[in-house]
Amino acid sequence: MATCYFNLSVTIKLNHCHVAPFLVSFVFSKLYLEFMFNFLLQIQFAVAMPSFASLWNWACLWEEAKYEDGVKWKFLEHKGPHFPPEYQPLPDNVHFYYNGNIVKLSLAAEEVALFYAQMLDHEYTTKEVFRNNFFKDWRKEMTLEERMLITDLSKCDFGELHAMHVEKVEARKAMNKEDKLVIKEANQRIVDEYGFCMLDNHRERIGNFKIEPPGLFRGRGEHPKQGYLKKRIQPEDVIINCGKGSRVPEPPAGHRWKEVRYDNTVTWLASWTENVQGSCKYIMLNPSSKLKGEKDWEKYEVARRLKSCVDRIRLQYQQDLKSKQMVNRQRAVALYFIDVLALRAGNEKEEGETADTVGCCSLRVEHITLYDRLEGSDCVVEFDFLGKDCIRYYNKVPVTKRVFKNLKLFMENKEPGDDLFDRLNTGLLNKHLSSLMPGLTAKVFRTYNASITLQEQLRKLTAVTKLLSYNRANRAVAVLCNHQRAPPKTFDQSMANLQSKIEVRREQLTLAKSELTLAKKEVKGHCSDSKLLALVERKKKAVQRCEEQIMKMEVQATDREENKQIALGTSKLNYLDPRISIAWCKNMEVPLEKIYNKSQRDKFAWAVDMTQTDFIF
DNA sequence: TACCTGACTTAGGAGCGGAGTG
DNA sequence: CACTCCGCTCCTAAGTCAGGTA
Repeated sequence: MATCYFNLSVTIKLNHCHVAPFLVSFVFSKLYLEFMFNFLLQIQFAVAMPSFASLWNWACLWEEAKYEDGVKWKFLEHKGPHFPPEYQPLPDNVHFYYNGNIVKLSLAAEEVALFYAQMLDHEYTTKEVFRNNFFKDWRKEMTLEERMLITDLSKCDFGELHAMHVEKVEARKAMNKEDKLVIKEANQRIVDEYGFCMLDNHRERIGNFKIEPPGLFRGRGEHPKQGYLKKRIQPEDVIINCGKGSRVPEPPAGHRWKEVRYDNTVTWLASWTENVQGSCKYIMLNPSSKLKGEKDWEKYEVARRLKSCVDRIRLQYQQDLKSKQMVNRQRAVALYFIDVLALRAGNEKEEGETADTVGCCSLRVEHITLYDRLEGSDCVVEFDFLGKDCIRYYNKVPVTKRVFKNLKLFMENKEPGDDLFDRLNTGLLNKHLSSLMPGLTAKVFRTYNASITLQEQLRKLTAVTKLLSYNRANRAVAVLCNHQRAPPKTFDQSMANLQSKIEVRREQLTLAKSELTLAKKEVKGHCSDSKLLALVERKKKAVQRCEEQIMKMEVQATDREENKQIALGTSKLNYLDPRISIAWCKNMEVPLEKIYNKSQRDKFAWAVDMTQTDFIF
């Protein structure tokens, strides 16, 4: 996808040190204008929520008996998953055409045709791979006669199906309030019935209680399987997991479950195997649940333990850069990247099954370029590869001489497509890490570096610009972790709108200024006329108002531009120990609602409960 | 040891609704 | 009142990692 290619050209200076925040200071010096603060104060954050009442007394829950090894719960009862509605056949006046002729499709073929028709506005349907995959799978759903007739996708006319879909979407948008309310209430009833479970005496929200509806597979990037049919899941495909002695959920009328099991060493309530990739899908609890909360807390505790031995580990891998064993040297360089650049581990992937993306251990020679000297720095490594979700990682990083020499060595006599770390894989790396500290894996470094960066930045930044400081720190972490987003579809348009608004205001300002000058002149003529004096005041105000509005809009434009391709949410939700933010809020007397929305507060309820102002990550 | 798979976390995008604005 | 914009929720793909198996 074209949208996957961004250029976040961040150059960082590493010198001889390891810590990621170098990146951060760069970002800070570059990104912001001081006056943005005023603006941010004005827009604030969304809605202030009513005072937060935690669902849990976490301090108390923490005292609840811990179960023996591997046991996740003692009691689990739920209603099973909610299934999507059955397919509704096309009305008689909507036709599919092949080669110009109306063809009445069988129900199965018609349903799949509609999946495609609904996506006609999407870029996917212009892609060769998508079209071919779709056509292949669609033909499998056809009857023999249909398959004999329909042999060429380009002769298919889905126009009427597409138009029907567009009409439906429009109609839904145009619905009146009452009808919308009816639908909303019906949805709420489904949530009430299926959206909760009982787990060890607590009523918990389920995260995804709905079975994924059928459709065409939408992989990310150049996915070789894009367009394949994602089949409708039947109760007969679903495994139910619940507690012995609980009420077993009823399958839909006329159906049975694939299996009912009672496994309390796992956290899922139901699972099925998805047909495109053959992987398992699960129904699990909401992040606000005790089970997930405890796990989250554990994750950050492991990262905090890393803090206490990270110096030792860094020393160790610096030593290993000189190792006689090639595998140890490769491990050391990989670890250096993971630590300093917050790269992901990079498991091997089956070729041809997924888009071609890499992480640290799976980097290939073609993904880095070495420069003895570049832009005033020695030993620069240029990274350019597609990471998770086909998000481009582009970075030019000065590294130590020793790392640089090793990289040269690793690249000797290799083709661009060869593995950079040919002796290394994530298993080996993680095995080594866990020997250095129990529970340590590659991804802990991301959590650790993200959280410590937030904490340091918050400490460094002045208290005067509270909220702005927080956002800056958050943004620094997002840059570190390479959390990007596609610029909103309407980005250029809305940017242009904003610019033209600014232009209009500028003209108004010019006008207002000249009117003011005129008014002032008149006053000079008849100095004591109170009406004229009032006019001058009015004109002054008008000028001032214009200037303020221009300033505000310019800040808005800058802010929007800076955030164009940076996503803050991912790090906030997954990498930043919430206790850092909560303690900061308390110390700075910033209401928590300014930082976390409702579901974030729910997710971090455990941290809200336990965090004192003196918390240090 | 390599390989496979299950379980769980991390990820960006779509779509919706409500607030702000003219 | 219509329209735009933006944050939130939902959705599900795509990672990580460990444990079992050949």
